Amino acid sequence: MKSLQNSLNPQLFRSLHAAACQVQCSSCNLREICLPVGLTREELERIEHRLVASRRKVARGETLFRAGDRADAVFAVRTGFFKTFARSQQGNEQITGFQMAGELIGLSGIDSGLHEVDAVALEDSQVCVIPLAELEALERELPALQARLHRIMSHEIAVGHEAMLQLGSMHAEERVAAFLLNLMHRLGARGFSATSLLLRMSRDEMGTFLGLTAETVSRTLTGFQAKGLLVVRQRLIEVTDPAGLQRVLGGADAD
Amino acid sequence: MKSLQNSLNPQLFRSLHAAACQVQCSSCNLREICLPVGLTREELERIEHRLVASRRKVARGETLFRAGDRADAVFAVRTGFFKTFARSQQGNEQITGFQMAGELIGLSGIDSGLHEVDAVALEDSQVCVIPLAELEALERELPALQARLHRIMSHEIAVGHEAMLQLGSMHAEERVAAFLLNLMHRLGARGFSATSLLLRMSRDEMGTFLGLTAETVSRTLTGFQAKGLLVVRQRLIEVTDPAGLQRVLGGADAD
DNA sequence: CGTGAATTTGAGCCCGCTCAAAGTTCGTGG
DNA sequence: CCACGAACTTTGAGCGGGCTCAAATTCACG
Repeated sequence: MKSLQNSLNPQLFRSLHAAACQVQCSSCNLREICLPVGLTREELERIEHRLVASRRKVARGETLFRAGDRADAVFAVRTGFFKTFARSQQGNEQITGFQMAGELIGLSGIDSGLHEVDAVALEDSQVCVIPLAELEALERELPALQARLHRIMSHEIAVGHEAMLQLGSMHAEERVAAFLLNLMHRLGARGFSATSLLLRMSRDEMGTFLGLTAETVSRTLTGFQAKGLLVVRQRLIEVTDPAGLQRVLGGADAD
Repeated sequence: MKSLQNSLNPQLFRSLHAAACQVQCSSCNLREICLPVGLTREELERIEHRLVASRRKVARGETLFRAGDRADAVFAVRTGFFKTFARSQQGNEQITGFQMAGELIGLSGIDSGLHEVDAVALEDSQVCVIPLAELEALERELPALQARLHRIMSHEIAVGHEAMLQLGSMHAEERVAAFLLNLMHRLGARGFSATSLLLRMSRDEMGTFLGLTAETVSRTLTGFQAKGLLVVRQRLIEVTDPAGLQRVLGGADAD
């Protein structure tokens, strides 16, 4: 599948794939989380097949787009898990976010028309392709969609501020705790267990996001385990004391 | 003026003030930088007095809005300089950005309807008040305005990513250099000298933005001066070797 | 000109990084 | 099915950049 996708003319592949995939927001189980939140069923059906041009599969480790690519569409994660990252001049990577089902990827590229980050799948994934031209046209027809997109972009800005708060003013333990709590919250909102985290990213990727090294992340997790806050088994983390994790953020340095 | 503004009924104050101020984007000298970029003169005149409800003066040190305040408007800086900052649970402040003429403040509050940050003027300033309800209505009438707002919000997201890159993967010297270069770029785009920076923020505020202490910022600036990259005289910084500053980012550790 | 805040400078320390090695998991091919 | 190897994770030891604490100095403002 991967080789097929890469070898085919992208245009051709997209139409083939779209036909096979039954692109319909109204019957998608993510419609309570994803872009169409707030739209009535009538509104949704009215724009059916127009909001989402097609779907695309992205295998684990594969790149959805690269910094510098033309940004004429954004992507909604349908299944799977992504990371986006920027690169500094000397080649340092900074992961700017992890995206899970229902979240949009590529919004930062709208300004310049070119993507500002790389987006890579951390597990086999599927995304909905949302062409920007079509999206803007539909926004004008549906104020609810317009409001929704504004909120999504505003939220993305606020998420960035939160990341700055973590990176700029928190210690390693606080950063890791905030990160885990954030994941728990987002997974919980999607109906998954909020205490059993199957991490999709490596320690190194966690570290690259949090401004720490993989070793520090590992040590911090081990430390949390020693405190009885959670149990680590590789990439599976069972949070046994969510309130305790929250207390790490509160500034408590107790046991 | 400050006491007048605070004591009066806000509604009354706003209308009095609006009348006095000649609120007109079409004759504003920031129209090439600010929200209306890309609008034709006809479009601009058509929405005159609707995009900007009023203006508001904010004295140095005064708060434009606080985190938790209702966010029913965003603000365009007309004159002056602002900082926005978030607070962590234990009260740490993290400055999330500095805003100068033509830049919008308050976009992160659109999602929740409540402002996520505090906005404080660092010098006597004036802002244009842009009610969100009116803005969204106008967007539907003017695709150019819609596109412009999308680009502004997208840009804000990208700026956040850049800040994450600085905070997460740069050393003190690189952060300060990147910060100065960013200021130079923005001032240059506004027709100011791009090499003579009159900093509006304290060393502590710079540090709070960059995830450093005021002492480290001071030492770093002194170090740059010793290398001949710039001359520091309090808050006035004359950049004598912009390329050298750029080289600090490039990873060169030479003189 | 006096007062208080901001900045600079110094000295010492600590958290997280670097380097290194052992242990674990997982994919791959024999 | 098992053996091997590569990648990831954990753990340890030592170092260093930036923080903390403190004092001197300069500047802004009344």
